[in-house]
Amino acid sequence: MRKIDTRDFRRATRTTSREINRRIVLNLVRDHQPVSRADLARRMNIGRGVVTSIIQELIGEGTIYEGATGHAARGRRPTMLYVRTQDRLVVAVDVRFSRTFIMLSDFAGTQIALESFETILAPELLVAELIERINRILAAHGAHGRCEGVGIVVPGMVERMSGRILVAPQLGWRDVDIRNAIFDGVGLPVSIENAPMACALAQMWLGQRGNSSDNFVYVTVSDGVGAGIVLNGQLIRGDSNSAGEFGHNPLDPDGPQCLCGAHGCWEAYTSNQATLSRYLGRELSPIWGQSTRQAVPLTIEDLIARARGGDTRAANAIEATGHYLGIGLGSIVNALNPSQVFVGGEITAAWDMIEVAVREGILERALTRAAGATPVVPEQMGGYPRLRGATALVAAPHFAAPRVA
Amino acid sequence: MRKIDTRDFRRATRTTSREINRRIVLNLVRDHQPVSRADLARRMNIGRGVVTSIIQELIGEGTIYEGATGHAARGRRPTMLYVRTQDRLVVAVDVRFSRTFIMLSDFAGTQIALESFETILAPELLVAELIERINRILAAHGAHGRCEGVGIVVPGMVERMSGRILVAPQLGWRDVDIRNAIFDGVGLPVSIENAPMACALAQMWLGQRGNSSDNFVYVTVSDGVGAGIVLNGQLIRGDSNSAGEFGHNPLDPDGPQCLCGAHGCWEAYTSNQATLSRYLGRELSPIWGQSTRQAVPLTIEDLIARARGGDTRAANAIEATGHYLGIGLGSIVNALNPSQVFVGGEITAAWDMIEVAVREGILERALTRAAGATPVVPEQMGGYPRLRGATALVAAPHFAAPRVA
DNA sequence: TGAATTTGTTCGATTCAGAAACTAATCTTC
DNA sequence: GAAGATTAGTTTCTGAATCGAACAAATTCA
Repeated sequence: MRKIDTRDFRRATRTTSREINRRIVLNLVRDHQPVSRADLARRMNIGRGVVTSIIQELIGEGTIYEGATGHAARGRRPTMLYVRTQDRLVVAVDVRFSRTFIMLSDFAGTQIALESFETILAPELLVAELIERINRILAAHGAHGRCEGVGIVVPGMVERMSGRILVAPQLGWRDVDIRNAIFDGVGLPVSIENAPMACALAQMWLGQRGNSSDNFVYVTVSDGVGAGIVLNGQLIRGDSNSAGEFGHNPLDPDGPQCLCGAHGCWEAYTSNQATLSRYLGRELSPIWGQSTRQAVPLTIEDLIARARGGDTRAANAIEATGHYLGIGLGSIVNALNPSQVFVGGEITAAWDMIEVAVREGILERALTRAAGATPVVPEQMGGYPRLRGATALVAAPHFAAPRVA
Repeated sequence: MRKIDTRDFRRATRTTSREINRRIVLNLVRDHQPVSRADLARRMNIGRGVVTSIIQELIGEGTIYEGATGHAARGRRPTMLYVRTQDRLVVAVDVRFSRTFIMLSDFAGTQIALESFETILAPELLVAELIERINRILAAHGAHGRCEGVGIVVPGMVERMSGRILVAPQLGWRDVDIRNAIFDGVGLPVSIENAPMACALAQMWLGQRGNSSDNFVYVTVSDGVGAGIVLNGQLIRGDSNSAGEFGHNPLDPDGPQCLCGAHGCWEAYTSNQATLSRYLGRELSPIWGQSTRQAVPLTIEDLIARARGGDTRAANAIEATGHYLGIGLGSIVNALNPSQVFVGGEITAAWDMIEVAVREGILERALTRAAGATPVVPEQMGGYPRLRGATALVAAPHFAAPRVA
């Protein structure tokens, strides 16, 4: 039940019904392919005639295609329909503090090419490098006519409408506009998004099918700890694009000092740096504040390897992170009561070592039994969630419900 | 941008466009009354002919009516339109631990009658009492044909679909169905809702007009501390109806013990009992666990009165509550980045005494400048937010956007 | 070979938005 | 006070979409 915003609404025109039904058909094909027209008519409780004309339009605009005929026990055999994803391409870009990744993928998120380079922190130089590399990749794969857009994920706050990066502390950026420059250089639409939010988008649009209604939180544990919130199938962006900043909510005011200045933030207990600092027995210090990147003595991957090699102090540091992670998740679960929580980040490589501790942490804080039982799902390794998020950024608008009322 | 749930969608029929536009017209009249047909046509960027036929339907179903003709500098004078609220009535019920309130009001939330009685904790007896009183009120005001429903607000978790009260600790209820019994006894549709969520609904539907897009959190500070979350004009209910439970998120694990068993919950710092306990220098104890209600020695109203009378210890206890309230609000503001936060509860009577402390608390935790500047609006006194919420429960569905796609 | 069954298309009826013409009511101007 | 201008509201026709039924196509089974 939504209230209509009388200062910002979209009235129905005479094509609105068709737009709605076309999107529903497209999504049904997406979820149930291969599927026939008659099947769609049954699922939508609609006449087959309407399906015929909608399918004609969808084939015309190139979003779906007819495949081989299927099999039927009796009667005429159905022609099966598929969503066209293989030759609709996206350039996904993930800008991180240390490295920048560029992936060419199709609408289903399937990787076609992947490369990376050391991030250039000066925005203008990074933009130039990106334009050159993107054009080279597109040319190398003959993808210029088939690419529908560029999706860029950055570790910072993004104003979606203007595409401006308001602030990205790790990159040292403030109010930077890279979208227009890249659009000019590549000639494709460009979307930019904050990393945790993009991960949540990826989970919603490119994750496993058949999950219950999209109502979840995607928590990324990396240099920082942030979250993307999806409620009722919608990404929650917030009034000033900063929703999901759970990382600096306090667990304990007497806890370790966080990079934000406060004490005992969730992030100060659970970020990769926090886990390493716990192991090394020293204070938290910013990875991106250091003059040389090589100065980082130990990575979280190293730590996990040591733990697996029998280093109990490493294992304890990691398990403690799991416990604190769970406590924070307990708060989130109380606050939003999502149907699932996803966790991404390097720490998921050690999920078997922390799962129990995470669960205990949640139960320690969860108020209701249902909330305490909220499934926590680690991102599978090697999935490139941020790059998939960048892909979803471009692909999702083609499948989303039309805005109405 | 919403994802379509392929297991639960609503396709467009040939009347869908009209439904959408009818609701938009209704809401425009609601927000801008008195307003003419020509005005609506201009606001919707639509032909006057369409407006004529939509208005005809709305008048026919009795949701709006024609008033006197307005004035125009030149040309024919417009006939002004109004939403019919005065003779569409609602019975609003607020069940609290100590007393139960019944209000007869119209669709605009205007109070017509109000009575209260000591809450009977046995569900069957309470239901019988409610039925008798509701019928008596309806008869006394000749309201039987004009009343559109009963809205009930309870301090507990409610499953909206079945109308069952899953758990209400203050009342000692667990999995109680009072809706069907009241429906049978009164013969009107009955809606039940959790108190903070209902308050949020009241704020959205019966609050001040002209606010920015509905994206806020309504925090109730009372015996417990809970919140109703509204994002993009939609009440967030959660996967198992428990969204908004910020009250037991921790501020400090070494803090005072909360009634939930944990230490340092937000509620343990900010509930009325917490404030009183701070003043009295004793442990928190549950108001509803006490054998006799008269055992409560001091109310929060008394405390505020003492503070106003010059009792600095009372003033300090209240101001401390304001500070902790602000800290918790800081976390909420980080997490959801709402455009506003509303605060309800007895403590708002002392808002002038705590406003600065609340603000400081928020700034202490807010991550971005925009989040730190989120307006915090206290509920005005004597507004009966829960009863207004019960009214909104019945009235809002008549004005909400039609569900589509 | 023909009946039954299922898929997909076509076509008229109905319901809407959209556009324009039309009527009604009022003010201004000559 | 009549003519013209202006605005409000209604009517009417057109085109787009659903809805339902009839129809053609393709396949299995008796």
